[in-house]
Amino acid sequence: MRSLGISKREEEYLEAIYLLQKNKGVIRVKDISKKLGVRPPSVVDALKKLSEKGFVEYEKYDRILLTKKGIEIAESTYQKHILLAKFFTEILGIPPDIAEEDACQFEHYVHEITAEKMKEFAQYIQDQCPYVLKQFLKEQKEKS
Amino acid sequence: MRSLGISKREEEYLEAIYLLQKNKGVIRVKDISKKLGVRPPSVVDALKKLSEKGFVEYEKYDRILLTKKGIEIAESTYQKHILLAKFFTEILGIPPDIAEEDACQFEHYVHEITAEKMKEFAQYIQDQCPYVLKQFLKEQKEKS
DNA sequence: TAAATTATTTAGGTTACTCTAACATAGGTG
DNA sequence: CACCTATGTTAGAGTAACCTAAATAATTTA
Repeated sequence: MRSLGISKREEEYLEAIYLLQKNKGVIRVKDISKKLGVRPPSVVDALKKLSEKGFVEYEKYDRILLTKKGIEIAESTYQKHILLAKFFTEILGIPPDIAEEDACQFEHYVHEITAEKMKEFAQYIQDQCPYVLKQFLKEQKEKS
Repeated sequence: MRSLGISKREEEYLEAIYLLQKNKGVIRVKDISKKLGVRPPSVVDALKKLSEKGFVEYEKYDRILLTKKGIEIAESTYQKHILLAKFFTEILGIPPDIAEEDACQFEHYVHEITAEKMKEFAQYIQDQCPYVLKQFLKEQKEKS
């Protein structure tokens, strides 16, 4: 993250833009503002910076687009998000809302290799001892 | 974290102070500065703020101590760190240096419940299918 | 199509964190 | 015990976030 000269917050903006576009097509400052829980002027500030850095195409009052670089970052972040959330819910049996919150933070820090190992581990356990996993998840559920 | 009115960075300062004291006894501004990779004036600023918030006992040129509240936070953070790092290395087979870095970040965000489930899951797997786990870790090692 | 509403942008300010340069203190040594 | 060096502190400034209030542009509607 730091190696790309992009902050956690900037990554969050890119991811938000990416997901909004995926669901709605054309998006507006207002949408990003709502999604991230900040006021419109903060969004405009962020768009200017992201545009200078080449992650977003943005002209005043014009439509908001991600550049190729911006899409790459957003997709990579979102992939990590999915993977983490899945691991937390399907392997550890964490409630979805909590899993989401944890994934939302960790996605910006987790090393590639850690994410990779989580995926491989999940696959391995699901293949090699599905019953044990099922039993663990069942016990977790019973506790709550 | 946010609920206690304490920032990620403040948590990092408390944890650093806690660990330095554990290893060296009396600590100095210089030690904290070195450990966190910031200049001494930044440490002094932080100490003032932490002192105002009641996490640190600090008077100019005097020794630096954690309050009860400060110790509680530092210990809780450090416990999460230990737990995460162990999970990453002993269950997922991630190299120790990477595991450390990931733990260092995630410790400030992870929900209590997620940490708890990681611990329980590790225990469960180690009890129920130790051989499968061993095999997984062996395969991971062979790849690198 | 002109007026009213909604959305966006600019201007200016706040907070948390960092830094460098300059100043102050404490402790060890001649 | 005075001086020198280490360490610590203050002052002042920069950056990345955020905000509110005011101004401008775009869109809807009467």
